[in-house]
Formats: sequence, structure tokens, C-alpha cells
Amino acid sequence: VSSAEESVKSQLEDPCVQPAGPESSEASESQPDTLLPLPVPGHAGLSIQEMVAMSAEVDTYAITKRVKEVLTDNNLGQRLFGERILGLTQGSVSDLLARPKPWHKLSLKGREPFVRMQLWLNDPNSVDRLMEMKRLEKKAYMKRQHSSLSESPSREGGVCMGDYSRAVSPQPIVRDHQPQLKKPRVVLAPEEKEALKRAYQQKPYPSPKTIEELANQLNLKTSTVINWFHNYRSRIRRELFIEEIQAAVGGKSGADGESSCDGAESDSRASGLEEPNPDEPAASGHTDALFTFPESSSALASSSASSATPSSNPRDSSLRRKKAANLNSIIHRLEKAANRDEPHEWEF
DNA sequence: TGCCAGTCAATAGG
DNA sequence: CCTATTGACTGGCA
Repeated sequence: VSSAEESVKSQLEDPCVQPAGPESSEASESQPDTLLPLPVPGHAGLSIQEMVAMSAEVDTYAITKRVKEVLTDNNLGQRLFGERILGLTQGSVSDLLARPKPWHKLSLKGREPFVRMQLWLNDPNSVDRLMEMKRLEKKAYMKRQHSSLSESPSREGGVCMGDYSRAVSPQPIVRDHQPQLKKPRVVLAPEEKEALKRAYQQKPYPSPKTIEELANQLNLKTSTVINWFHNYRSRIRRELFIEEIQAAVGGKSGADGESSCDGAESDSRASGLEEPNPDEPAASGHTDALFTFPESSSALASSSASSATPSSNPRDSSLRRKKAANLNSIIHRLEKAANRDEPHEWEF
């Protein structure tokens, strides 16, 4: 029941509305930060970092929920909000709003965006100010469009913020000849991801040797494999946090006692980590691994474009797998803590 | 060195 | 345009 309606600590209350000031930030469209480097507006020279350090428990889930509402209600985008208010890029904002980590698991740095959101929400003029910025941006954009029509390719001297050089430029095909300053961005094929996920199930923390092998088998750079494991691990971890939050927020009736060691049931929403439908026909290899769950493999090898299964429980087996992998992960840590190298087999 | 938390930024859909 | 996803990078820690 507890939850937290305005669990905001007094600190963050912000009655005094910053008086707009000489807002001359114009002309130079898309000038990076306007007021990111933090001497917080109406707060006696307190920097955000100081506020973060002082602020008490904050309900990150509630905050992001509110922010999403306010943004959509007012037709304000994540990009604008991120760049002007949080000092983050659109992708980061999207991620943050979609799956906020619980406050107590955030580092000081990680808490900063939430404090800023809190501040923003408490400022009665925040929305209007943002809308004004949006207007100005659009105006600047129009101006640019207009001027570019009358002259040669006007290369903006801007700080490469919103620079979409495309559209009208006669560049039939991007047969790039430009000095590879732009690394092509690796895009793993679904099957490659599958293979990596399978490998993860076996060993969340592969040894350099294993990584090397995987890289060779899949024809990927080892750094790509390494990065993939880092990313996957942390994203799985975050998934678990979210389940934790939802479990806490959810059932308010009676004690939600979970007998099992890890309270993390509740239906977790579709996450990017979930594969449409794992199971490879073969997949006969997984015998070792500390934990492995059989999981009745199903046919249904529909490649992607799932969305089918109008009503069934797609996840569950995947949830179980996540838990299994999580256990392996925990074991890995315990072993490390125990100063034991090579997380090899244990006897249970 | 390896790990992690935060992010960035390219991209894929809408 | 906008949002979601995700490989790669950065800084901190041990």
C-alpha cells in the first residue's frame, strides 16, 4: 500500500519559479545546452549534484510515469526534453523513461536525471518553457530550410546537433567512399544473437578463450562479442530490477509474500531482451552449464514478426532461463568473491 | 584487466 | 518528425 504519492523530499520542492531571465538563446539554432551545467536555477546556488546527494528516496517509476504523461499530453518529444532538460540524447531518454532503475540501485550519477525530472515536474512553468523552446527550434529550422533554397549547399556551422544531411542531397546510394571515419555500426543478425544468447545461457561470463571461439564461429570481432556480453548482462540485470519494481507496485492486497528466494514474478512486459521465439531445432548441445532448464521447445519457428499468439503465455520459459542465467551470474560473483578463479563446475 | 553503470548515436519502425 | 533498440565507448573501481 505504501507506494508514494509525492515521495518527494522537501528539498526538491520548488515554489520559486525562475524568472525566465534574459532568454536570448536564439538565432544560433540548436545551441547545445542552455542550462545543463548545473547551478540549479532557483536553488541558492546548489548544484544538481549536491541536490542529488541530499535528496532522499525517490520513486523513479512514478517520476518517469508522470514525465511521460506530461510530455505526451503536451506534444513534447523526448529529444527536446532530453537535450534541454536532462542533457541527454533521445535514445537515452527513451530508455530511461521506459525502464527506470529503482532509486536504491542507482549510482549518484544515475540519479541525476531523475532529480532533474523531479525538479522539472515541480516547476509550474516547465511545460510552457519547453514549448517555447520547441517553437523557437521550429522557427530556426524553417529559417534554415528557407535559406538553403537560395544558395549552394549551406553547411551549417552548428555543433552537429540536429543535422540531417539528407533528403534532397543527390546521393543515390550510400556507397560510402568516405574515409571510414564512420564505422558502419555492426548489426547482428537474428541468428547471431540467438547463438550469443545460447552461449550466455551456458556461461554468462565466458572466458577470453570462449569469447575468442565464439567470435570465430560467428565471424565477429572479439570486441563485438565482449561488448555484446557486457550489454546483455547489464540489460538482463535491469530487466530484473524492473520486475522487482512492478512486483512492488503491483499487488497491494495482503502481503505479497513470495516464498521463493527471489521475489520477481509478475508479468514483465515485453522487453527487447525477449526473443520472439528462441528454440533452435537442433540445440542439442546444451548439456553442461551450471543450470539449464529443459523448457519444452515448441515448433513455431516463426522467424520474427511475432505478435501472433493472441492469447498464450509466450514468456515464462524465457523468464525461467533468465533466472537460470542470473543464478549462474550470482555464482560467478560468489566465486570471484571467494577468490576462486575459473568459474568451473561446482558440485551441487 | 575485467566488470559495471551510464550514455551516445546510428538505425529501424511508425 | 518521433520513439525504441542496441553495439560501442567512457570513466570508475578493484
